[in-house]
Amino acid sequence: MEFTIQHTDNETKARVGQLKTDHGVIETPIFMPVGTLGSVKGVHQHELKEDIKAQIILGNTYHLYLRPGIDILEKAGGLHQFNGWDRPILTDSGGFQVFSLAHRRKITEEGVTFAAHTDGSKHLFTPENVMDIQRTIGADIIMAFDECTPYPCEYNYAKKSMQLTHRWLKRCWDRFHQTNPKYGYEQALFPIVQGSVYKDLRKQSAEVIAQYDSVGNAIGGLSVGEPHEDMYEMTDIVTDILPKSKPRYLMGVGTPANLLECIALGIDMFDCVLPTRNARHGLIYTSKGKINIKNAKWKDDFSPLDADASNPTSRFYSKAYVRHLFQSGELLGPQITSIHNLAFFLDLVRQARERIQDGTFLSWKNTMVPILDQKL
RNA sequence: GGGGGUGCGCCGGAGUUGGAGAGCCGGGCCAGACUGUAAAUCUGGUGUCUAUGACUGAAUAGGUUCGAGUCCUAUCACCCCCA
Repeated sequence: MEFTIQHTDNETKARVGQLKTDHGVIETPIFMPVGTLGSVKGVHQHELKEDIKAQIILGNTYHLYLRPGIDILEKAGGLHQFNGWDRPILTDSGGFQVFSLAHRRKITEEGVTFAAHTDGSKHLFTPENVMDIQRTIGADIIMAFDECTPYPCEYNYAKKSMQLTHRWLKRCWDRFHQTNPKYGYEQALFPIVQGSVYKDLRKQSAEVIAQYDSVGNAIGGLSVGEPHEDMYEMTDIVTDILPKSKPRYLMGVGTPANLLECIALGIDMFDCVLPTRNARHGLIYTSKGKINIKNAKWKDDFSPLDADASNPTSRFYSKAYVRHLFQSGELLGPQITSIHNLAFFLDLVRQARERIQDGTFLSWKNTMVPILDQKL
């Protein structure tokens, strides 16, 4: 797997690059739709390709391990075969679930014991078996098993947790290199920077992660409720330390404005549930701002969801119609808005790539951010 | 024509043995939230007003009572039975 930087912005830390995988090329900066259970909720694979133009999607180790189970995924020949997505896939390790399902888990040096949310059964995740599981799922990019600290987080806990994540990373790395891909294509392991909102911890963690000979690196533990300024500050510190020649993946981010700000800070890859979850809840992002399509004000607005969108779905259906679908509980409503939001996010990063290449990124970003944040 | 029953919120339901209703549950409606997805979810609001407080309100009009959504009379509407 190879990452090449094609263009670097003069005014910001933004770059345009390409990550070549055995399932195709990923043009960065990129947004990766989240498909936790092997499905981007409400969206067909062909829609992801043709309408949304997704280049890579996510899966989740914790969820896929519980359902359908790794035995099924192995029989299927890996997740690509199972869900019919033949472009790159990235799996999260379950580190986030360790944090979000905190009331059911126990963290030890060895790993994490937890009760499955599905049936209460007890399981143990270790750095080693999480590598094995991700070998079996077969994503192109797999993530180190980390602990994602909550916000707020005491300094001492953040430090201990970060150190544990570092020790786990070493074990992940060793296991990963002692094992081979199962399905004949290359996999890459991305380490994860932690350290909560503490500058010295983020710096330390980034320095540890930078020492690994990985294809790419990730920044975790952000977008967990901290102020945007903290998120930007931590990202800024970390991207100064992580190797410039490797893609940086900011996990779990974010809003359209977050994406542009973090691209400016040198981030190349993003994933977030926001476009799909908010789509199901009636919030759509447009080139003119956010819209709650359920609001009564749209009931007789027959203009398209977003006339400026590059995808036909957003231009075809009217606000009034989609509001009606939501009012009526019709499944087509969330399907349309999910396509729309994902396509909007992919459009946004594509425009960012173009702006970086033609040298107008910073001014464009500064114009766009307030527009993207406003509510229509 | 005679007899019986039921009437309060936008709708449905519950409840009120004469004792503090702007007031229970559900729906609808109106908003808000959502950031490596236990989320097609969750939260709030939904009589009026000059609004941290007031006012009006149990089909309508009277009456009994210290006190009426509850009891009485008349009227109206709807439902059931008889002719």
